[in-house]
Amino acid sequence: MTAVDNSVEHRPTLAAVAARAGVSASTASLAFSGTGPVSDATRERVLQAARELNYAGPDPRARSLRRGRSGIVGVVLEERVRDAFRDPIKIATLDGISEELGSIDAGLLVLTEVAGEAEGDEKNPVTLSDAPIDGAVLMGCSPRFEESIATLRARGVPVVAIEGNPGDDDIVMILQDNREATRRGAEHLKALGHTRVAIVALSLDRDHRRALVTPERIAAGTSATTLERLAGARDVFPDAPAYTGAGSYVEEGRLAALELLSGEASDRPTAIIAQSDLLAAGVIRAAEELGIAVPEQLSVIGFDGVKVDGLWPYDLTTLVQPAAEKGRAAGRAVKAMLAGNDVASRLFTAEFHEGNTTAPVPVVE
Amino acid sequence: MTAVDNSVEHRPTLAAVAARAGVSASTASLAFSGTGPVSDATRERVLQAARELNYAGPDPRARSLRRGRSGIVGVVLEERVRDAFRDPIKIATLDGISEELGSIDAGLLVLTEVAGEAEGDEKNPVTLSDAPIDGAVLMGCSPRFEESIATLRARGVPVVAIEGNPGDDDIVMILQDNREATRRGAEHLKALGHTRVAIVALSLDRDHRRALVTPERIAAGTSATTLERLAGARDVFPDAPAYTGAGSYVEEGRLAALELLSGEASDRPTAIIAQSDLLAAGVIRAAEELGIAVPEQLSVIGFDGVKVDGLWPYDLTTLVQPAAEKGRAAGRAVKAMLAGNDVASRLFTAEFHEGNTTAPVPVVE
DNA sequence: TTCGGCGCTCGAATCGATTCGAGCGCATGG
DNA sequence: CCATGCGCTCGAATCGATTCGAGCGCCGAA
Repeated sequence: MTAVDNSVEHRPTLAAVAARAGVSASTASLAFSGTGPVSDATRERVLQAARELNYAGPDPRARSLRRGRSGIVGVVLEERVRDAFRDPIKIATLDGISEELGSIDAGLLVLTEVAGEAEGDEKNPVTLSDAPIDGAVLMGCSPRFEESIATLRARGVPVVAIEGNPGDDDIVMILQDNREATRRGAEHLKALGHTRVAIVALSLDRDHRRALVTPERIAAGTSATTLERLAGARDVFPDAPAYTGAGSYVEEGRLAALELLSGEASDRPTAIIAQSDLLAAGVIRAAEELGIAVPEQLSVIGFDGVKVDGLWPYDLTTLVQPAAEKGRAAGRAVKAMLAGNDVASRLFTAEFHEGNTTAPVPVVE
Repeated sequence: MTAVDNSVEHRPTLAAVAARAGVSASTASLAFSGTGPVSDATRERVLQAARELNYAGPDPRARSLRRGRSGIVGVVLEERVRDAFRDPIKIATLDGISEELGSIDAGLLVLTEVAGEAEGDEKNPVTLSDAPIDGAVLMGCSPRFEESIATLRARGVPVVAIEGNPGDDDIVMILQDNREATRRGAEHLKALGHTRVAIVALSLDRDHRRALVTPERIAAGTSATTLERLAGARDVFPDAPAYTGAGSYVEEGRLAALELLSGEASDRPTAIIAQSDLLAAGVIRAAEELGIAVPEQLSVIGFDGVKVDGLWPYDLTTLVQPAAEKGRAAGRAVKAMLAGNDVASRLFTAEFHEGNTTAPVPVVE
């Protein structure tokens, strides 16, 4: 029905409202924005006229052109929405961002990375280079972000990167002590007497392969987070075998653990370092399935400190990262940059939480 | 530091690029947009000039004013980000929307419901009335959306509501056969001989209370989804007691089930209808904990058809709703309305999936 | 009576790009 | 040699609101 379209075309403008109220457009504008001195009588007259014309307030497009601000901050994900939002850490971070940004006038625009994918001539979604954003937060930033960063910089859009490669550029970063924290967890295991330790790792790159980690794969790895946590574990257990899951999911942890625990009991690992709590939960499930008692026969340690829904009665030993706080920090950083202030990168520290999934190495043999 | 601000001010404009390339602004515009006839030589000259000036392309704000479109679609949540994104169904739906919208030039702006909260004079985030959106999708729409809908309508923004109250208005809706589907599940239980059935329900309103459902609470309930599913279950088991969880989480299901299963074995329910798969997973955990075998001593049925990560080895009997498809339908609806077409509401049907968590009523007694 | 000051309103410029019809130059056909 | 057509480029209007300095009317003080 084109009638709809027509009614759409004829939406009233501020000028029309002003005319009806018998004032100038400038005055009407002031009446709406609340800024500047307008007599109550006039304001009321304008609002009344607006009501009569069914005028819903100033057009945000025009407003943002004139003001030079759209009030929108982009959040750039490197995966499709579904994958990104299955990660509780990302969600917590996002929540932190939105919480902080809520205090100024800003909405959150979800963007996926500027896609160079072979999409043919299919236009791609609003891209970084095309979105009316005042600032941007890059989440889980990989080398492929380089281009995006260049674009944003050229546009003069303030950028904050969460978990990028430190020193990449002079970009403001929100970092996590992945290596040190993992090392601390590993040392906990070492103190408990463990020597045969295996690692269940996150993806090394965008391929999301389930496979043993080899030096070649490490060299080709692009995920800073995975690499750092891996390095941290191997700082303590240099020869620990590692197996990558195809994502941070319970099921992936289970599959990886089944692989790693398949050997003879005698040379089976006595502890597993998982790079996320979801993976750790999967490791525990696999152990249950194989009749291996946690923590008596197998210690498990995670990373993240999300409470995995349904893991009860286990209280996972893990490294708690302040995900929401990181999000808030990112939000604050964007805010500050928008206000024209200089902002420094920030390093966050994970806190070791000792639950009931780690125990001294079994004395058997 | 105002120096930053200054550099920001001096960003080049299309006009500057045009001047440098020795062409008019209109030509430069054409060169960028790719529309219209521009000689290759000219286009190259313009692009070259742009490169030299470090011009990153047309300002999206100005563009959207002129074009009358921002290329952004708002997704309106009624909760804070963290809560909404913990629900796998919402995420799947969101993914569907973004997938469909990706095919046109549209980004997703996450908005939380137009907050009338007592925030004092704190400005609130970009609101529905203030966001540069071309269309909007209301998710999990409650009566409080009325106001938002009115605002959007006044602005002439096409709106699609997912799971609203049918017939609310003449709004385009994406609906689910909640009542009928639940009834089908209940009938399955009835056919297996169950008569003592209990219900673990989602929240009835925004209070998110853990409590038994009473007629009064039903009368005051605002969540259409919860009410419909409840009605469907009681179509078959009119006297089934129901207990609400404080959200769709495994842990809430567990708590609710502990409550419902606390009685003597003799008058304990032999089946539980959970209003979501996460709740159902919690019910199963509670049963394990109480030493009640599923499905031998307790049948459990869910709703949603999300594969609950880590529920293995159970294969939940449930009603599979096409969440992603609903999202895609919403996306398509917005697209169509943007194109000026008429769009009809759509009702989706859940499919019954028989897993291994339901069985005939135990013959004991 | 006149002037300074105050409070409100108005004009006009501006934000940066898009769009469309007009115009111009060149080549080809009659 | 002139008319017609074609391909490209340009001007000017437009999108809708915001902003800021100027202006106007009125009141109290000198």
